[in-house]
Parts: sequence; C-alpha cells; structure tokens
Amino acid sequence: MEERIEEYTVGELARASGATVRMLHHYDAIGLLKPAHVTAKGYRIYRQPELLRLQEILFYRAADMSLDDITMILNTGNPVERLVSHREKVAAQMEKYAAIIATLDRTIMKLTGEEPMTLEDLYKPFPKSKQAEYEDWLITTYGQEMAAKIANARERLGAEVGDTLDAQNKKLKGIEAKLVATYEAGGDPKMADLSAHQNWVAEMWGYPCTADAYAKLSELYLAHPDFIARYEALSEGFSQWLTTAMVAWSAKNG
Amino acid sequence: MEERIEEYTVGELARASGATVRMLHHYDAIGLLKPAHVTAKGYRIYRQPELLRLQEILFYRAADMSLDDITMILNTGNPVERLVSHREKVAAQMEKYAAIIATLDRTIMKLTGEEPMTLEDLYKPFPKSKQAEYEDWLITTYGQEMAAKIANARERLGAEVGDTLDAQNKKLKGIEAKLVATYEAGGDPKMADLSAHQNWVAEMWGYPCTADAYAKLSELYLAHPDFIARYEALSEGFSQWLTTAMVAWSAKNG
DNA sequence: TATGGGACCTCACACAACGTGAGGGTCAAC
DNA sequence: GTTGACCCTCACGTTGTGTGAGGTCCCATA
Repeated sequence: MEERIEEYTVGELARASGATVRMLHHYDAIGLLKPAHVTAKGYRIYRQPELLRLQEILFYRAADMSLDDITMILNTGNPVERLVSHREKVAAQMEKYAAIIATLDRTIMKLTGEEPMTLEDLYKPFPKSKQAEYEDWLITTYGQEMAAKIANARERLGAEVGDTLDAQNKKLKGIEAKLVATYEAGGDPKMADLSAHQNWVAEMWGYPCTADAYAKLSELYLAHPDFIARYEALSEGFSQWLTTAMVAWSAKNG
Repeated sequence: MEERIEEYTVGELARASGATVRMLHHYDAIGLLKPAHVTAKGYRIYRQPELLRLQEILFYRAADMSLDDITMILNTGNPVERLVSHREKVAAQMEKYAAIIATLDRTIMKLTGEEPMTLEDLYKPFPKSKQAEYEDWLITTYGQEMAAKIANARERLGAEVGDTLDAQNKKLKGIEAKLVATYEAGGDPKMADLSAHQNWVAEMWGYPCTADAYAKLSELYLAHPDFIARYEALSEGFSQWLTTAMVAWSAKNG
C-alpha cells in the first residue's frame, strides 16, 4: 500500500479554500503563495503548509488588506502573533460597523419623523424570517425562559390590537417622556425613580417584573440595536442613561 | 442683508463629508452625484440635498457596495426603506466578522497548543489601552456594580500570582473538563450540575455568587468573544451549551 | 487505440474605483 | 498685477481580480 501524501491541484485547493483558480495563479505570480511543487508539465501542486498559508491569506483579505501588506505580514513574527494582532483589527472593524449601525438607526428615526417608533412599528414590519431570527437571538442570548417571557409579552401585544395597545403605548410614552426630561435636565441615573416604568413592564408581561428580571431587561435594551435606536431617538445618550438607571434601580429594590 | 444659501464647492463638500475631490468628480462623471449647479466657468456647486445624498452614498460604500449598485438603490423606494434594508446588510456583515473572529480564536487556540488559554493568557497580553477598553465595555454593558465585581476578581487574580492562581486554574480546568464531557456525551444542559462551577466563581470573586449574578455571568460569557473563544476551544458548541446550562441552573437555584 | 470531456497551462485584455500627476484657467487679496 | 489657493479637464497608473482565447494533458469509456 502506498502512502498517499495529501496533495492538491489548483482546482482542488480552490474548492477547499473558497478562493478561485485565478486567485491562486495570481498569488503564485506575485510570489505570495508558491505551490509546494510544480510537475514537469507545469501543474501546480499544493500541500498542507500551503493550505494553511492560504487560509491565513484569506483571513487578511477578508479584512481588506492589500496583497502587498499581507506579503509583509507573513514575513514577520510567528503565526500566533500575527493572528492575535489580526483579531484585534477585525474587532476594531466590527466596532466601526457598530458605529455605522448606530448612526443609521438615528438617521432612520429622524427621517421617520419627530415621533420615535411605536412598539407596533418595532415588531410589525419584520417579515416572518426576521421575526424568527429575533426569536433565535432571544433564546440564545437570554435562554429559554426569558425568551418565553418576552414572546408571551408580544403575544399579548398582538392579541390586544387596538384600544388597549394604544393605551399602553400612550402610557409608555408618558413615562418615557418624564424620564427623558429627567435625563436632559442632567438627573443622576442612580437616583431616578423607575417604579412607573417597571410597573408598565409588568403590565405588558402580564405578571410581576422582579428586580433582577428588570435588570436583565436593561441588558436586552443595550444589546439589541432596535431598542437602542428607540431610546436614542428620544434623546441622544438616553439609552445609556436609562439602562444605568435600571440597573441601579433594580439593585436598590432587589 | 443677503440671504446666504448654503453652497459648497467640491473641496468644501469633500472636507465636510470625508470624501475626496477625485471621488466627487468621479461620482459626477458617472451620474451618481451631480452638483446642484455648475457655474459659467465650470465650477461644481453643491447644496444640502447633494450633501445628504452623498452621505447616503458613503453609507453604502462603507459596506463595500459597488457604485452601480448604489445608483440602483438610490432609485428605489424611499430613503427610510433604503436605510432600513441597508441596516440589515450591515448587521449581516457584522455577523460575518463575528464568525471570522470566532474562527480566528479557534485557530489561535489550536496553534498555541492542546491547552486552551489560561486565564492569565486571556488578560495578560492585552496592552493597557485594550484593558481600559475592556473596562469601559464592562461598565457600559453590565453597569457599575457588575463591572466592579469583575474588576475586583481580576485584582485578586493579579495579586495572587503563582501557586494560588495555578491552583485555581487547575481546579477550573477540572470542572470544565467534566462539563465538556457531559456536553460531548449529549447531556441536557438543563439537567447539568453546575454547583462546582458556581462555587469556583464565588471563590474567584471572593464572595458568594448569587443565582442571578451567575445568570448574568452567563451573558458575559456569551457577549464577550474572548470567553466564547475560550469555551469553543474546549469543544465546538460548548459555549452555547454552558450558558444555557448556567441560565437553567440559576433558575432552579434562584 | 481512439476520443471525448474535464482540468490544467499561459498569455492577455477588461474592469471598478479611484490616485496621481500634467497643463492650464479662476478668484480674492494684498 | 501677481501670488497662492483653489478649480477645471484629460489621461494614464494601480489592485485584485473576471473572463476569455488558444493550447496541452489526463483518464475513462467506446
């Protein structure tokens, strides 16, 4: 039995890595990724080390680095150092995107008019798929129980279309308006009285909102861009303030 | 007094928007962004609507869309619809980056050897700035209290370098190994016994870890890539399983 | 043994989205 | 009236590919 060393032709490597044949030709041409071996007939043969190198190259390309830069990088330090520093860059890139999203959210809010989105707007326009995504996100992020609670709340929201919902919304708007006023007047979030807000949440959920459930909710606010958008639309920086206040409040009343 | 209508030359618009003069020329050439007016001498004059349009263009460019696609998009729907759908795309892009980071983390783990990173490794290599960032993140995400708890824990980690820390790490590894075994054997996360883990956390913190603090910690795990990396390195999918288990556990013991 | 149909090869040209001059008007001020 | 900071229009260079054209090579099947 012959020992088969794992070898790849361009096409195989391309399929395995997600690159194209043309890219591999190009990388060879500029000396970024030479095949391990070239047959007498000119076929490029790649092995394991080349596969790894290619993967690293693709990492960097995914972050929009130029092939020149990548060539430099691959000549410096050890693989681990390179990847760790790359990780930081990608993370930085993500932060930029997060900032863009925040700006987008605020722009959207402004374009939709003075009024921030109502709760209906927040949920209704999502097509089924988006809704399902959101559900998944809830479950993986908050666990089954919290997700169930929230789903329950939304059911109630859906069931009582009309007067009740409008009434709830108006009530919420009133509560929020007061909090925004406090915030804009420079009020300390730790001193804020959130009892009205907590009660409103309890009403919406259909059962009592304990202090730690309330604290948890504040994280939901912070973690989910839709909510941030909603509160930032009310006043810049309000989402931060409100969540800080919620955490402080639940600690005091826990 | 003359009413001054706000007008911009190419250079002014470039500085205001972050684009370059060349880009504006180009956008004019391809009809993507025409000036509001061209003077007799050929100077391009832009006004408010062009500024807004340019901002929208730059949003899309930031997400690597082609100018052709952008041209199409700007002809469809209303601004709000466009931005909302763009928001989704950016969010999707962020998920891709998150996936890349996860892959990077696992690659790094593998390259650093069989052993997943120790807690020291997790914290030590970060330069001061990164550390500060992390602190900020803790505070904005978890509020002052939780952040203080965690900072406290880290102080203890730093103070007791040597034997004690090693001992703690070994202990943690043992606990985690058992949990991983349970996970890999297909164990139900809701049935898992996390008392050992919770006790370990309490030891590290230096005071009791209540059920809801424990639940909260699970969210920290899920939210922070470093932790995900740590647990994914132990076993693929383990971070999800563990956090689910933690939530269930804290609910049972709360 | 002939004969496909793939997969491979090397040019080589096309493309987007600009950067970077060259060569030359324009404008406000001193 | 000249200086210096702007503006204009070509027009070619660059990067990282896509997309052929035209030819070679390998292997399975008739």
